[in-house]
Amino acid sequence: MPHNTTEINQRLRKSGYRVTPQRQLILDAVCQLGEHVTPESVYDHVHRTAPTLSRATVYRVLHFLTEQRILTMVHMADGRLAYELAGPEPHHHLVCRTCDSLLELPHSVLRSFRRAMDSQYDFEIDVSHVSFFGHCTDCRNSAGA
Amino acid sequence: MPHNTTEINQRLRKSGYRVTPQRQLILDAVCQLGEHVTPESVYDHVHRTAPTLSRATVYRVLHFLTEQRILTMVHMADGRLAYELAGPEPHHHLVCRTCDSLLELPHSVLRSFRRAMDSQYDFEIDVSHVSFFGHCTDCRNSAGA
DNA sequence: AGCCCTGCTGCGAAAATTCGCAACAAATAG
DNA sequence: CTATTTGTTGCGAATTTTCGCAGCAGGGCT
Repeated sequence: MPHNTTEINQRLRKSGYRVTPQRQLILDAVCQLGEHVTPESVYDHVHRTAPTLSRATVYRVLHFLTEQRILTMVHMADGRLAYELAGPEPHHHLVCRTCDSLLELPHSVLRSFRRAMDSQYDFEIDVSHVSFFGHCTDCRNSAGA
Repeated sequence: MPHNTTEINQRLRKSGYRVTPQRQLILDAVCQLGEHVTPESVYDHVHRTAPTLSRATVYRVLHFLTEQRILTMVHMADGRLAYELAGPEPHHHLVCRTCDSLLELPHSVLRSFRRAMDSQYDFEIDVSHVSFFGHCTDCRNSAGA
């Protein structure tokens, strides 16, 4: 599951950036921690092996890796941000405002919608990740009761 | 432009909540400040006439009014949250990740997409507001250069 | 009127996030 | 090989956002 990060490293270097131990550690942490990892969880994870690595660096590197399209931002229901590895085939989320659950959505469901936005508004929707907020089956049912 | 808030007040009272001076002031501030108002701008605005009103209350009231579907959360490109009045006819945003500009989208463009999500995933996407992130015409063009 | 009950707020502390700056380290030029 | 440049980090402070708790206040009840 932990993708080979050497490919990513090369990509970064080719763009003129450096692959520092800190960035390596943080990227590894995100790979290991999985689906939607918070800055705090990354910090906790990384801090064990690198106690001097600061929180500020965690935030900066997460932001940086997102700009480089290696990670994607995930909006949680409470407005906080999480991150995850940007796979080659992007996927999207349905976020339940009531129970905070995440439902994964294949990229295909967005394809036609993206095309429409592109032609009608000349706006290219970010392929990497989109979050929709709403209410899942369970919460709709229990709300009705 | 500042919608008559008495209707909103009645709605709140009917649900068993109170319309306090603080809530009134904050709601008025959002109405006046317009499109995508930040907690800080609300605080600044309100603080002039009510110096004792605390920041915590601003955050709590904005959150509260969002739960009551009187306001909607707007995700900005940097991940921060803003708020705006939830009109009867919702609209959505295309947020440019490069220049932070907001483009408004009529609700109609989402209708069929919502229906599809509903039938395929039994997930009801929040009608009030959706943000899409991506890149606008101008930034696409200048990036190509 | 007086008494509960509960909702709301203010306060101050905590937690989360960002910022500025000085020091460091890697890449590059001379 | 040294000097310069530029990217990156750590630190601590500032800013933003949340939290817990004690106290106030409005609405319902008698």
